[in-house]
Amino acid sequence: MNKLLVILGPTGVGKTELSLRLAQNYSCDIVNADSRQIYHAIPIGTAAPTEEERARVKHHFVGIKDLHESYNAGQYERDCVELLNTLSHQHSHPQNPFAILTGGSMMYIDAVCQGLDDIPTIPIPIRDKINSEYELKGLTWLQNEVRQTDPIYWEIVDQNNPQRLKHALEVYRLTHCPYSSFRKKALNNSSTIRPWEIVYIGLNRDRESLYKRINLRVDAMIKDGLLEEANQAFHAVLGDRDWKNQTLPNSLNTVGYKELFAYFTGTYTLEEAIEKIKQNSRHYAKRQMTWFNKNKHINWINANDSYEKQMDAIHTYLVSTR
RNA sequence: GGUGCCAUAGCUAAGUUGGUAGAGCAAAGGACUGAAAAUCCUUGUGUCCCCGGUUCGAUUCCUGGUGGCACCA
Repeated sequence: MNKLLVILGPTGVGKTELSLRLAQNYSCDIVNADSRQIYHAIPIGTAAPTEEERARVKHHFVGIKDLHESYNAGQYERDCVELLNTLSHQHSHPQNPFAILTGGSMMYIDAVCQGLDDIPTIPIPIRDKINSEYELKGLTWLQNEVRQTDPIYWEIVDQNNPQRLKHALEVYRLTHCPYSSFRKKALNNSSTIRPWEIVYIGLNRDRESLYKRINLRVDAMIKDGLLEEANQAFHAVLGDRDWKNQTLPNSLNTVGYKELFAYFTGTYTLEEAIEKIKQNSRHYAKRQMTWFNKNKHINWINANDSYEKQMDAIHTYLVSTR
């Protein structure tokens, strides 16, 4: 079976350069598994691969979506699995991985590697309607709606989490079937078997040096023109409207942008915004690690080691898994 | 130099009419199947600045000290 090499790890740990070297070494493409690098026009703040890096190795799913567009884990699963099947069929060196899937979006990686249940994509009008009803009537209303339309899901859902409740209600309003009736794999804890062998490599380093890298990277982003990039992105999406009372689209509800948005509208000083970007990036890295720690198939390697040592370790894992 | 005010968790700060302390933020841990860089949950022992005094008992009152702030010279 052809091998898919998955390189995952917290934000800022050093996945990009390692993946590039691996891809060159194994002559394969890189498939992005980062939910924000999918969007174009925000490369600085998402640390997307640069022109030079993309010249070194062919990348997929980088900068393919407009900021206005919505995209989600389910669509990503379909698009990415289709691509990976194509790459796998074209591949002619069975001892090498046929592609490197790399990124930090935990759910995107799991969607591809383990599969999601088949749940319909929610049309925008339904989502907007429920959002405005929620704004008006509040959490208690939302909780009652879900309790009544889907008592099974209500028992297990995080009942204080409006996003979870809203999604259950969206599915119900669209299909007139309870959300729980779609969640077969989730309920049975089963996963989709892909026609490839998946080798998980987790890249990590001690927290102190990770956090230091994250902080320094934010400063570098600012120097590289993050403010200008963010400003242009907000203009592209919000135009000349009064920004203060606008909600951000998913593409810009992103660390590095939402904080600068608060600066542009006067909520933060620039200094505060930059501090918040660093802090939220650290929080994100921690959430990534709690998610990844649940996956017992991940082979962890140390990002403090030299690239040669990291690549040797990965090669050993690739050869030993059968 | 004088006078006044302040000194409590990493930071900001409430409080104890004397019975050894509650918050917000930060931080840490966790959950999470279509917004996932999103969203949500849990966790608060700290020489209550130091020395001494009063008291059964002081972080709380008193003397002195140290540091900070303000005003006056």
